[in-house]
Amino acid sequence: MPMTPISSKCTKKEANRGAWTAEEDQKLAKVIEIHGPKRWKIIAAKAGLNRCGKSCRLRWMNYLRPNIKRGNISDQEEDLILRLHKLLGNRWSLIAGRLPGRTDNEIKNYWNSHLSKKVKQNEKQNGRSSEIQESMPKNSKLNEHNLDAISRKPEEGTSNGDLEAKPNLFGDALLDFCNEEPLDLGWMREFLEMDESWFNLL
DNA sequence: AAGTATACCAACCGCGAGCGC
DNA sequence: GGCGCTCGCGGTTGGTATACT
Repeated sequence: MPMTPISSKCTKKEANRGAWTAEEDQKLAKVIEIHGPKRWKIIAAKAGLNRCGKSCRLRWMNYLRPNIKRGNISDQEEDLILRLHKLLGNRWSLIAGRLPGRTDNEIKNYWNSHLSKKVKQNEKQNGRSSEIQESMPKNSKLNEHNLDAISRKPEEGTSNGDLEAKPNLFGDALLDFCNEEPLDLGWMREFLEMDESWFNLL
């Protein structure tokens, strides 16, 4: 009998769907412990879960990964999300990359259920656009290069000389601002005041 | 107490990029 | 260069909890 080609998509036939059980979580975590969090298709098969690799990856990334913070997004984190969203738009993974322990899915959900309303309300009040990138001055210091710099995750290139090789306008202090305890956004104001017209849009 | 509306969030879907063959 | 596979991302859906009437 010929082998059925393995589809990269999760089909309704092949995969269990819906909420994950504690037992499934346990099995998945066990397999990842052995094989590492890659080759999700293989992991899904090895775990003996009737789930597609994609689903396993999502579960791991959003719930089972170590050091995940859940719920209780602080005012500081919220402020940071708002500012980063103005800067980066709906690039949730990049925003999440600046918030240790938070996942893109959580931030996206938080934005859609809480912050988008707040932003709309604020815009109604002061008539500002949230599209900071559109309204940024063309000669703004915050150009694509700098966007790339802020996009870098904290664990990327922080000690490998990459940042030194390609110095960015923000510098490590900026890239690591979300690790500050307590979080102090004063530096951000200070930095952004370098281009006051741009900062005023925030 | 029951029915309905709304909020929240976990999970799914489709797409595109990157990679190896 | 073309193809298939894998992975990651952002948008969307659907189930559940809570609030409201």
